[in-house]
Amino acid sequence: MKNLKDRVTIYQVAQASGVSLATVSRVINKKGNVTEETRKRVEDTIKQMGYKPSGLAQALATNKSTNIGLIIPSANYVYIANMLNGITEVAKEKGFVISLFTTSHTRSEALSTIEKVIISHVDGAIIFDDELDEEDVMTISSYSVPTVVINNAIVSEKVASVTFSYESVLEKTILDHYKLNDPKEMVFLHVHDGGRLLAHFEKTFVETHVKIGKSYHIINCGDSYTRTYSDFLEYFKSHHRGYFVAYRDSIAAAIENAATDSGLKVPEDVEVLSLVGTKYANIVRPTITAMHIDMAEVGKRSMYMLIDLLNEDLVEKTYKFEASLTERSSTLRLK
Amino acid sequence: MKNLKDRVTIYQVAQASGVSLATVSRVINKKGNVTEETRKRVEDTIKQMGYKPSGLAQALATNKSTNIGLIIPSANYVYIANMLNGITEVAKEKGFVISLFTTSHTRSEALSTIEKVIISHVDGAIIFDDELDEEDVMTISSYSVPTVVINNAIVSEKVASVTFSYESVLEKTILDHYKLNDPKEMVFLHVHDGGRLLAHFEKTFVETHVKIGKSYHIINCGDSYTRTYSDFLEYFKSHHRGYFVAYRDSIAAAIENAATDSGLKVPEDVEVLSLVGTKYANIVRPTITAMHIDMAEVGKRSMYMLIDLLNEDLVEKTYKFEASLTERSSTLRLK
DNA sequence: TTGTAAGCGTTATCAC
DNA sequence: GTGATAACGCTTACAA
Repeated sequence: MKNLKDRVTIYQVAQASGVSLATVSRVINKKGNVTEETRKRVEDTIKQMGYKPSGLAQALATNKSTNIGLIIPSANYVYIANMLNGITEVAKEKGFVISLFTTSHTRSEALSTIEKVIISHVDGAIIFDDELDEEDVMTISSYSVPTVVINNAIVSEKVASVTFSYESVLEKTILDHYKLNDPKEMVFLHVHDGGRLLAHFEKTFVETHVKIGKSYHIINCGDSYTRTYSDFLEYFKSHHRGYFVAYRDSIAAAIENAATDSGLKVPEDVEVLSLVGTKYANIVRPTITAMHIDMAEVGKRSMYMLIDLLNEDLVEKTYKFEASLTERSSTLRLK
Repeated sequence: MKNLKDRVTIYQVAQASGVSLATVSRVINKKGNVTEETRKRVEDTIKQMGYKPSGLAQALATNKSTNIGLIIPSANYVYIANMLNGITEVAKEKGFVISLFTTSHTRSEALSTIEKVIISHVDGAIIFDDELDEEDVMTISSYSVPTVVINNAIVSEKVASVTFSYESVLEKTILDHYKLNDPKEMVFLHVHDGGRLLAHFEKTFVETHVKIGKSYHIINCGDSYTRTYSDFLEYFKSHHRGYFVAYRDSIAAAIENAATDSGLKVPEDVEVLSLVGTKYANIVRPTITAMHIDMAEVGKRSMYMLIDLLNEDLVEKTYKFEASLTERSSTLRLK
């Protein structure tokens, strides 16, 4: 085994085993006809010298990097981490490696991310990032980088999309709520810069209320547990009732905890619904009624679609995940 | 702007602007002397043709990929996701991109991961993975891949390490517990294949008990919330008291919830300590006393160390993060 | 079956 | 200041 030396090249292997590099290349790639004998000989010296091909050179020569670029805002959210897991699982299975590109909340950062993705010469990209709009996606794809976009219905020659459908289940949840005896007024928690998905939720929330002629509230809240918790501790000094629709589990938990700690009962006085549920909806107490989409599945599906796109045999360029509602203890239910 | 065509190369740019590729290269890299005039001309055609250099070719020519390999078991744990975030943050700041390599729980998978890392030709690697032992790390590093290892005290020419120190705070926590009036017997939750960190915890746990001559229990448990929850629901039918030391928040929460749902009081009847605390320790109720290390900081520090290692000016090759104990409501405390 | 040589898109070392 | 030209480590026709 080598030791901190420069890497052995295919040429050195060729020399050591007394063949040309073409032959070594054939052995590596199990291509072309090579005598069993020379193959063995080459393989032996490869092992002996600890030779590993340079993926870089291979990529340059074949115009395939076996790298997939993943563009996300951050891995800090549980649901994104879950998606990341699904993606890496399939990537590994199919022999790709994931290159991570994270964006911040500024336009210039987003542009520089696009630039990096293009330069990095990935074979394809998966984008789950509100910072990038359709034009950006087309830019990336125009550099022959087939792309799967999550949560943004963009489709074109080399772009497929995976979207979420929360509308009908959210609408039904709202309607069901108002069938209760003396239903609480619903409050939607608006987060500044909360992204496309939250905006979508809010739209459905508002439209449903308008449709049935019910009044509702929208209140602003920060996107952190601690902040929301203290805000609602304050809030519950003057309010003692309400049905709160929150984006994520931890936000929902903040409200629930604030209510409980203010001496209110969940769900009798305060009901809470989490829109993007994770396993934590089931861990906190009371458990939180939440809408769920299996994000690991989303990741897997996206990766499969991307691979099909690379092979030019993706037939259906859109895929929609339907959310499901899991009723738990933070809401009242119809008898 | 181009459109799904093959990528423009430096050569085409050179031709279009009537200079040689050497000049274009100089412009791109802002190196060497180029007339203001020709520079402008070249830059214009670059913009016009939408030229982006190929990172692959650059990497091959310069022998620098600006890629860092990150080896982790999975991104599914909150604390790993946090670390990942710290790493990507610094990586972005310093112009590196992260390539993700995940391992499974088999030896052969681990070996293939090592292979992939070497082939992928990253400039450096960060390893946070119990599946890889010292020999594996040395293998990777021997292919001139400087490496930072997290949670494994390995150091050599091109290997630095970031470790965690939970011992003293765990020991103190245990000792303090036994200073209470009528202290509960402590139970350590052993997870099969729980990894190096958990083994370390267990060792400290046992040694501390031996030292002070106290008896203790070790019981096996699965590494999932659901499983642990149902196991402990069963357990609490015949046990009604105990101080449980769990690896992660969700495991601790499972015990706590099982206790509560069995009619036991936390912390009066059942106390719970989480060894690797995350923000969720503060969200569940009762809040969980936990040991904390800021994993985002760990990620950042590791990345900084790796960059220094690459530049050959890393002076201190080890860094130790001290855990801190945050006492919350799941344990009794000394008056 | 095996070797020769061109090419992948850059950088870098020379001359000019 | 600028342009040839040789690397970088590999794949892949095309010859032999």
